[in-house]
Amino acid sequence: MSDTAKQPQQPAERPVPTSADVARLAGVSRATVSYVLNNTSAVRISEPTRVRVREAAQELGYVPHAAARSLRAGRTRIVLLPSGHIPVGPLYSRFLNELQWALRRLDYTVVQYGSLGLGADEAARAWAELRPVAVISLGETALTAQGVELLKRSGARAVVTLGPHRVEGAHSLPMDQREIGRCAVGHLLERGHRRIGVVVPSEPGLELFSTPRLAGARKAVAGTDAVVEPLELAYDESSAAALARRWRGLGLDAVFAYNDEYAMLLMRALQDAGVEIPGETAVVGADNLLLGNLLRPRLTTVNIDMVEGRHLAELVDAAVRDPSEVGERRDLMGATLVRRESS
Amino acid sequence: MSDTAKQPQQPAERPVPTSADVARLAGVSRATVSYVLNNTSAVRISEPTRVRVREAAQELGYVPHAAARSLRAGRTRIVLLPSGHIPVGPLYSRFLNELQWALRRLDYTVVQYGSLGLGADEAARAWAELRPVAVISLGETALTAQGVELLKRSGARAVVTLGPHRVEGAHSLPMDQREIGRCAVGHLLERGHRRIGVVVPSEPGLELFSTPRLAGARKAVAGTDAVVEPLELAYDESSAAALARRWRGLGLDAVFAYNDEYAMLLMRALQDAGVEIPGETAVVGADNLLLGNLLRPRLTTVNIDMVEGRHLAELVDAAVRDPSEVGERRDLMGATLVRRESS
DNA sequence: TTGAAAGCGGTACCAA
DNA sequence: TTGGTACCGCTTTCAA
Repeated sequence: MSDTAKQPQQPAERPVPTSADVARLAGVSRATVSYVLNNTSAVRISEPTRVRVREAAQELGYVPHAAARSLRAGRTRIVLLPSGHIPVGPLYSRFLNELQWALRRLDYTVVQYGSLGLGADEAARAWAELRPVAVISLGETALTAQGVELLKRSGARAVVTLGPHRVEGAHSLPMDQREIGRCAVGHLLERGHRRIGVVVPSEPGLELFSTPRLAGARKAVAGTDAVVEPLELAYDESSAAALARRWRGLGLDAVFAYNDEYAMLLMRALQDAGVEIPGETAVVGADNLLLGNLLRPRLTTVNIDMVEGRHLAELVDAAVRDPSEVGERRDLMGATLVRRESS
Repeated sequence: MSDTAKQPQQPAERPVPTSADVARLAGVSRATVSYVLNNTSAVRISEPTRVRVREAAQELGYVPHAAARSLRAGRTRIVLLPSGHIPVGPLYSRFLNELQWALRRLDYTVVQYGSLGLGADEAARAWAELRPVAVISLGETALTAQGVELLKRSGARAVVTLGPHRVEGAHSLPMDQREIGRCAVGHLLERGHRRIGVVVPSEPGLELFSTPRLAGARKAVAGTDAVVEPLELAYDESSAAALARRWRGLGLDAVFAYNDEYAMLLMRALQDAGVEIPGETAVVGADNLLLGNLLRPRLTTVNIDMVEGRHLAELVDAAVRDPSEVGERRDLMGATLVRRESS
């Protein structure tokens, strides 16, 4: 632990063992090593040899070099998930974990690649260098038509985007955030509300979700006599207090607050400003967080049914096996209202 | 868009362009292509040639093959971040994003590798196949001494673990969750409380955090006449209600509730059971979530000061450049109490 | 200023 | 049943 001992920590910078080292130690050829360690069925290797090879590999701590392998094979089994940007909620991370788990079971190497601070085409290029066999863009990083083209030219057999944007050339799976806005506002309409605020977070990065949710809200009121009013709100108490202060002037009788967290924030501010909920203003959130249930009144919310990660994994696998065979799919997301006390 | 057109989507499965293709198109050798695209300073290439090469690369949509490059170079610039398991909070994801951003600025390729469902040594092996130059284990996946050894033998020049466990051979950075428990319970002691409950979530995976937080709480009361009582609690309302029901029988006058979410859950259940807060029982959370401020009484909490991702990135970079030069570092995490109304 | 060629670590064909 | 060897894409001497 101390400083004086100065042990030779890297004994002569021992080189990383290769299959040639294993072969040498086992007294066989590199080919044989490969056969044994990959259980190549087209070739029969005697049991004693197998044992010798495996022991040698064990002894050396041999681990095959993924880069060399995929270089030779001409393709990788990498599925790349661009990540970053958005602080994801529990729903999303459960979905992600499921997806990764399922992909690994299908023998893919799942690699999340953080692309924070890269432009769309820069990012696509960086991804392409890894020669992923598939890319699943969860909408966090924009993907352009050129980006998709580049990835495909680099060997990606499936480029899948989730979310509202359709990207030319990619296989876009609908994951329609609009449905959430439609569901929330539809409920408010049913309950007789006519002047409906829709919270749009001012935090950057959330437009990806907030814009379609607002659009869905607009769609819900289309053809009725109700109106939708966008309300910018930052995720802090002073912003909420400011909004609450001018609330009565807005003349709204209901609000869809983007999600449960913003809803909780706004509801508290409204209550502190003397606005009665749901009597004077009804409030609806989204995400069905447990915490929303702790407020009084309990928060009405939209529950989001995310598709199972396994489904998406199978879909990607199918696309990789035969890129032409992928048809249109149903929406990956469902939305159902959970009525509680705030509406 | 329709089905009848059946365009030749993959015109004869066009092969991925290589530097040889670029060389051919530009009418130069592969060596020249490499020189130009890497701006090799040791070699002077005429401007006209440079232009021809770049145009050719552009036209073909050439992207270098990372695997081939690192195979030749004998080392990668991959920093591997094992990920998965734990649903991370906003604090943690901000830290992660910062870390990734900083590492990329130092020209590393950051790869998050999901290892859900893999054992410690399986996972280490899978990581080693990628030949990462550094591994930063955030404590999510256990790392054994053998695992570290394997990674180092595979060329990893830095294996860093964050968290309470010291792993033989790895460079363990203290990120002492105990400090949080000590801070919370220390505050409660100061306020005169003597029988202090400490919530331990029953959700699997959280032991990594809950165990040291409990240990810190225990350390805080050591040598005083106060006692600490572990309380198992699941993150749902029925579990909280059950705990609240038997609350008075426990005879506790304060509780450190693991984090703000559990604290909010428990506090609401206690209030519903008629327990007055903070009069009868004081409540302290941790994480300093905005939402805790919305409750009445406002939740007292422990604010966690996470080290900046940039710091860790620089530390890793230093370790990669010279693995022997890395000394001990101060704790990566600080904890300060934010007193509000619930204590 | 440019090109020829070796070699990184595997895999798989063909021969023995 | 095993070994020899070509080759995947790229970088980097060494020669021209």
